[in-house]
Amino acid sequence: MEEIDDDRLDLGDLSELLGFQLRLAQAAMHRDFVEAMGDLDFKQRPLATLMLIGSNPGVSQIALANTLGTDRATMMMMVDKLQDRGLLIRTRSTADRRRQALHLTPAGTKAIRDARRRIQTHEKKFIDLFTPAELKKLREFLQRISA
Amino acid sequence: MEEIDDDRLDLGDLSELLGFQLRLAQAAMHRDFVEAMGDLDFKQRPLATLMLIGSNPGVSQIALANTLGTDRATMMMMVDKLQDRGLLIRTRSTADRRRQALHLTPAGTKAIRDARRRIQTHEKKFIDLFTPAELKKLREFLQRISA
DNA sequence: TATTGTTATACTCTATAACTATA
DNA sequence: TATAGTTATAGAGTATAACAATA
Repeated sequence: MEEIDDDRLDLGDLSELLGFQLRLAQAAMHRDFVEAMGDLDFKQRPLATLMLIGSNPGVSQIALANTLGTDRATMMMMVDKLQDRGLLIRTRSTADRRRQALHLTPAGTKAIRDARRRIQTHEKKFIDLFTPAELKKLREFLQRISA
Repeated sequence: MEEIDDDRLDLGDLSELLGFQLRLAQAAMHRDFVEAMGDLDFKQRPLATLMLIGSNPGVSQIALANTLGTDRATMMMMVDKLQDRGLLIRTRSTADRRRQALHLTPAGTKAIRDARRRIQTHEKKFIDLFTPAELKKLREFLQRISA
């Protein structure tokens, strides 16, 4: 029986692409994020949505969609699910009655607090890979790519 | 009529999370990747699959799945589509007759060549944001996160 | 006329489970 | 027994189009 080593594929020029390296790093952090969340049923986007409502009380669905780079209908479903879980409430905006003003419920606030605790442990795992000076540089580099 | 500025949401603690910063950077490069590909119908994963076959002729589907962090069934469908487009061929491995040995067709080789040209322009856009020393550091930092 | 929310629908991606052939 | 491939199926996430209410 001939041995075939699956884990030693030659990545070729793929390994030198910045986009691919970035994707690998993001995948690694995402895997650990999922593991850190464990029983807490939160994916990155819905949690980010909830946190944005926390720091922007009364925010509209369209504003969330624009900030997170998705569309109205997609955000609609995400907000639906979070509402079904009792984590937020919709009220009509008084300033613009087309808009929903989103607010966290106490359960929503608690959910964020719980999630944040796990995220801190998760983040620390990666932050500890760098010196403070390196970390500052890394954040600045990533910001440069995003801008 | 009251003005509400959608693009000025307070990101709160979200903005300080390394995972979020990484995600934003990845999203930015992904958006530009899609734009760079244009009419060439290639998403990141299928193209990576094709490139891996290019640098590992005769590779099996399971090896590709493991390397790209997915499962057999998902890789199966991806390979199916690439085969339907005439970009690769399956032949049974002689060493282990359970395995498919995947090879690029001439069309597949050409497709990679075309895609690579576009990727170079796309990559340059981001690489040019950094000095050579910075870029070296960035790659090393990302590698540290992936490992 | 344009925008926000809403609904219905469809499409893609991915995963799960069960089967087959080979080892 | 375990592994590679295959198939069918289901679920999640996302996007498109159309409509109602409001601006």
